[in-house]
Amino acid sequence: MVTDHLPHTLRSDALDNRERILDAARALFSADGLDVPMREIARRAGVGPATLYRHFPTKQMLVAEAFADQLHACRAIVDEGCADPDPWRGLCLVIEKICELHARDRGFTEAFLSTLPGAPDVAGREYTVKTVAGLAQRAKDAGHLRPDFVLDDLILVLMANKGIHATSTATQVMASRRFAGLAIQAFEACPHHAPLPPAARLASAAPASA
Amino acid sequence: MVTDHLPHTLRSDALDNRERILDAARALFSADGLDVPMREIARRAGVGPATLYRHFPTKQMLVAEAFADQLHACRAIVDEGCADPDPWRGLCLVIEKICELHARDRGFTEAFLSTLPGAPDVAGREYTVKTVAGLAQRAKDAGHLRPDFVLDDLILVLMANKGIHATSTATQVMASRRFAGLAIQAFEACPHHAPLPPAARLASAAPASA
DNA sequence: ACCTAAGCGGACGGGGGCGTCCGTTACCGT
DNA sequence: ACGGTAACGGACGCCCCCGTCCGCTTAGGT
Repeated sequence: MVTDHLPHTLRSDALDNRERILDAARALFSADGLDVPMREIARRAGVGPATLYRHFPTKQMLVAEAFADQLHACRAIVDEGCADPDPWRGLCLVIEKICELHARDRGFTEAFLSTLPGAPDVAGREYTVKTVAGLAQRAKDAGHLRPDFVLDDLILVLMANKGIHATSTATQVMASRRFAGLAIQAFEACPHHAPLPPAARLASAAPASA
Repeated sequence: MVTDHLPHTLRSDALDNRERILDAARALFSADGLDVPMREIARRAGVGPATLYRHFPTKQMLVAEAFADQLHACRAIVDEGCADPDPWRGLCLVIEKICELHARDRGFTEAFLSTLPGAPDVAGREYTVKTVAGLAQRAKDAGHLRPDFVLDDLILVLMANKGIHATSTATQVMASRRFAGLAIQAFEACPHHAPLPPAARLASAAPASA
């Protein structure tokens, strides 16, 4: 489901290992973030380090493949939000779902926010961002989203959501849900909203820190 | 200014080194977070590793000393907020200032949120938290803070603020400022606020993850 | 000026992650 | 069944960090 355009023919055991590696990677990335040692992924997958490196020469490639599904989910969520006749409701839905997605998967957030070294784009990230921008504009026009909302505010919320950690996944998701609720509250147009400090550019030109 | 109750007499050069180590630690912690290698702190301070370990046997001790000032600043901010006759304005002030403080100092956030291993309390953290709870209650009673606000929401905001990263300190502070603005917006009592998802317990019993 | 002990820092052994090489295994086409 | 080769994985050398030991330096009292 991930990528069918493999280098044509791959031996059956190799393909099996590949899948097992991806499974292991997904599990570990989700639970512990992206800094798990490659070795550990290999160990969990039941293969040697060499095999892992053969299939995925760099961690970024592994990450990209491992989170392909999540990224599709992300796109799906955005598309679903855009499909909603009420753009504000659609936007809220996007915020909630995306926050939950990120809460459930620690590594994905890092990958999505390009905390990765060079970050040669984690696939459809750009598309997703742009599409949601349209949704936001419509919500704004409809008068439900505050006029001074900026797309970077969404990035801000995403980054912020990333900062939320808890001991268990359940708690994490709960916290993220509440956070999303607060964010929505902050974004909703309100007759007497204070002018809000200026936004900072975070989105585009940021290859991230570490 | 940090601690004058040193083990009675300390040789002048030793005391000098101690200060230089603390300066280096502050600089590095602020810029890069708490995971900078001890070696690097020593290098920057111009001392050998042994000297550093002699003065601060464990990283936690170093962290505790290094951030003593920040913690005092934190308390000062909270006290200032409490002193404000308008509790809501006081609370807003606290949120804004604390966010900025944390934005300017990457390591402090980690230290404050007990991302530290065992976290034997980073000094007056408890006090600070409890004091601000009182302030929040008053703001709530005054009808300016939403009634379903919980103290954990503040922790949430702090953790979230920690997630915000930027390339430069200036951008970081700007982003944090806007975030604080949004948070305040979310906290403000509003006639038609949606019921908000339930809060998660984050504050007390969390010795943190890693 | 001298002597003593407080203080210093280079050097060490241990541990862990990294990415790669190469002898061995086992898939698959004939 | 068998050969060739794709694929495997243990083992290697590298680097960085950790915390400590011990011979040397130097402050500071007399």
